[in-house]
Amino acid sequence: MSDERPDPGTVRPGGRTAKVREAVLRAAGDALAEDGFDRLDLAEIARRAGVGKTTVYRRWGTVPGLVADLLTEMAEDSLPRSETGSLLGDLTAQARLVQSTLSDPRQGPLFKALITAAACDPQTAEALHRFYRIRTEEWAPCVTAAIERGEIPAGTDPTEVIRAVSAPLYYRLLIGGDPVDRASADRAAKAAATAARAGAFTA
Amino acid sequence: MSDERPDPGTVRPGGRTAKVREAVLRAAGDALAEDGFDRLDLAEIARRAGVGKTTVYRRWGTVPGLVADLLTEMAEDSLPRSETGSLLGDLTAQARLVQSTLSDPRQGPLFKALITAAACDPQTAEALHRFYRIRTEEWAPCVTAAIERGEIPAGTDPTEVIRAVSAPLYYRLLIGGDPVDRASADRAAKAAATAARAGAFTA
DNA sequence: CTTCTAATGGTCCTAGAGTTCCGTTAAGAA
DNA sequence: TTCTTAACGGAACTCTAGGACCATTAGAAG
Repeated sequence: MSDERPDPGTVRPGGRTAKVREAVLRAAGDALAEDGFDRLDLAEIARRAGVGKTTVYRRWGTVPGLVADLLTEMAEDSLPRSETGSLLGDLTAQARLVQSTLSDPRQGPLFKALITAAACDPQTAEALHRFYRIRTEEWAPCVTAAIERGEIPAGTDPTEVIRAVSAPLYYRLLIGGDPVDRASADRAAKAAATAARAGAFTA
Repeated sequence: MSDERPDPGTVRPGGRTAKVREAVLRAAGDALAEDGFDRLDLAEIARRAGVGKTTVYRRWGTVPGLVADLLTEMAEDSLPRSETGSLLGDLTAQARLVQSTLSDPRQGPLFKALITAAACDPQTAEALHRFYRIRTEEWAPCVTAAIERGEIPAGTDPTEVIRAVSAPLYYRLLIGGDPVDRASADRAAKAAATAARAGAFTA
């Protein structure tokens, strides 16, 4: 009954297939950063990647499908986490990292486009949530450490603290339109650290 | 030289023209809430509104153009502001209002779509920024009042406090994927109030 | 009321995104 | 190495979003 048909690229993932995927995902990232989500054309992506457009349509099918795969790829490489010894120091480092990413001429538009794509497609949304869940978990230990140091109350939800740092910066990027500058990053970190110390993030 | 050509609908804004605009904007809102930004088809909007598609293309031209007009319309009607007598009370009321909007089956998807549209088009982005600037200014007085009561430090930036309340909720809606529930609203309000008291939002 | 024309709304047309077909290339197995 | 077939890529096709054209309707002014 069941017409077993594995997804293209899974049976022979070596050599050529891997090169194609890498080239297409790179081209997709470039196009997203430059033109945005809605102006994306899979044929244009194929041209940039030096790949037949049939291949792109066959393996990824739709724009959201391609973006979801890009997010899966991006979720794999993690970023360095700093340990300054104080919650405020750690959160400030985190906020500044987010700030520099979102204000980067390539990364800023790219993340904006990724979030846009996720808002339009459930599959992409799931990939985005996974991406940020991983990022959040990578940062969580600095909050746990603060709990162990007695700097903030036991029962504080680490992920809530981490998200509280990023949220104002993404709000500026997506909604307010204000520049995501160093001052706003430091303010976000300070507000989150202060609220955490006062026990605002306890379950 | 200059071929003066006023925008369609500005010379004879009475009767029919106004009815068409109303019907189209309503249909656009419905379609955005149901299908999302990327699946929007101006011909479909015209059909829903009981209007010729030529009219829609002539007056609004593109999907972002239509969304921008919808945002301009939405910016005009304001919402009631509560005065509870304490900063935490006021911010909690605000957070719960945002929460109920974002978790509403129609409003939630609609706002998601509006923000998505703004991320794709500068004109729409400008309209969105205006919309939220107005909303923020409507809420700002409760922070000013808290300053006058001596509840929070002078020099506190009211708009930053207001945005700090909303930001975590929008983060959940757009990025984290977690439900925008009552608990998260109360937590956002508490965190913002606490941080404000500690002077985290002073310029 | 009559006149003028802005604005509407059918109908037809065009460009390009997405699909299908089929021959070619190369990954993986023996 | 050879063999099998997964995966690629060019070319031709389809289908529809968006635009052009023009006849019709109805505000606004006198």
